Amino acid sequence: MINTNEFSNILKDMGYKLTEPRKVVFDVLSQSRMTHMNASDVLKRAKEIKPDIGAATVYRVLALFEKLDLVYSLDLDDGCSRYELRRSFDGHRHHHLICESCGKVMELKEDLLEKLEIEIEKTKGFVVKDHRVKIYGTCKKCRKNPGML
Amino acid sequence: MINTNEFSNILKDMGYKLTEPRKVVFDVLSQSRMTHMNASDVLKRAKEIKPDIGAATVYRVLALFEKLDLVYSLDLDDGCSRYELRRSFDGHRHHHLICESCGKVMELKEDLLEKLEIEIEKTKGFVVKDHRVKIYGTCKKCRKNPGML
DNA sequence: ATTCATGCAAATCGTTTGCAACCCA
DNA sequence: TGGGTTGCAAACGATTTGCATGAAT
Repeated sequence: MINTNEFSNILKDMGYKLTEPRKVVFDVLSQSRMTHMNASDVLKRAKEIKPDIGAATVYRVLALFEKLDLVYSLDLDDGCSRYELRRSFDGHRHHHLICESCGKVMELKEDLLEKLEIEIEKTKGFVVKDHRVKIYGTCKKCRKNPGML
Repeated sequence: MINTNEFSNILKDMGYKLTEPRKVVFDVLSQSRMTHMNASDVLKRAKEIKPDIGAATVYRVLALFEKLDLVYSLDLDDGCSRYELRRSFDGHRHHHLICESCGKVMELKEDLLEKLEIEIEKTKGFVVKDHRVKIYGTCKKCRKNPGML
């Protein structure tokens, strides 16, 4: 996982300033045990550290982090984007198992579609750069306690 | 592909009324050559047939169709939902190739993840009900004309 | 006749933008 | 110093909701 030093170097190298709000948002993302936070989750935590931080700033910082590949965004069909710090820069994205009963999101490490990508390039002339996979179903816990919801 | 008769039967069977706006939206979805229409595309076409139809109605009808599995929704990361009539009721969804250069969306028929689903159930106890795959890259045409955009 | 569905307008929600003040390099 | 950044508030666009009217069964 990326650390504070690497983070500030990346910002500087790309010509961006290392500002208070950027540091705070980075800390929130890297230190929070909550995963897949949305902008307002991040804002709430950020305000605990820097009470005068504005919502617009959080959106702008998250967009910048995404552009710099520090973060990537995730759509869980709940009307807002969610954000995740990238673990590494090897270009391999992980995917998500989403429980339709309790809403829990689990991560799936496998690199799923390599063979398929080659096939697509051959047959369709479409060069694959990235893929996102969401898998919906029922998690182990909800299978055992169907009455929970 | 589902036809008008089947459509009205499904509505009735589920206890919903066969209304003008529902017929119009169904016709728009099934007759338009535009695929992956968003709500305002649908509204525009629907108004050509029934000029007094309201936006809220279109949203309500699309949500109903989705609930009835007549339609499913698609997120192309452009800030609105897009809708597609289901081709069949076999539960198999198709997936999408999205060109990052020209925005074109192509469909991919393959049923991608069957083996993986079995693996997930075994190792994680997570019962898979559905999956959505989006593949990003560059289409054949844009590869040949890199200057287009 | 009764219930469900509609159209309209206002409300909401997430996100973006304009702009003057501010702060890092 | 000076331009990138910020905070605030207003603007925005997609979607939802309240409600009185209207239509399907």
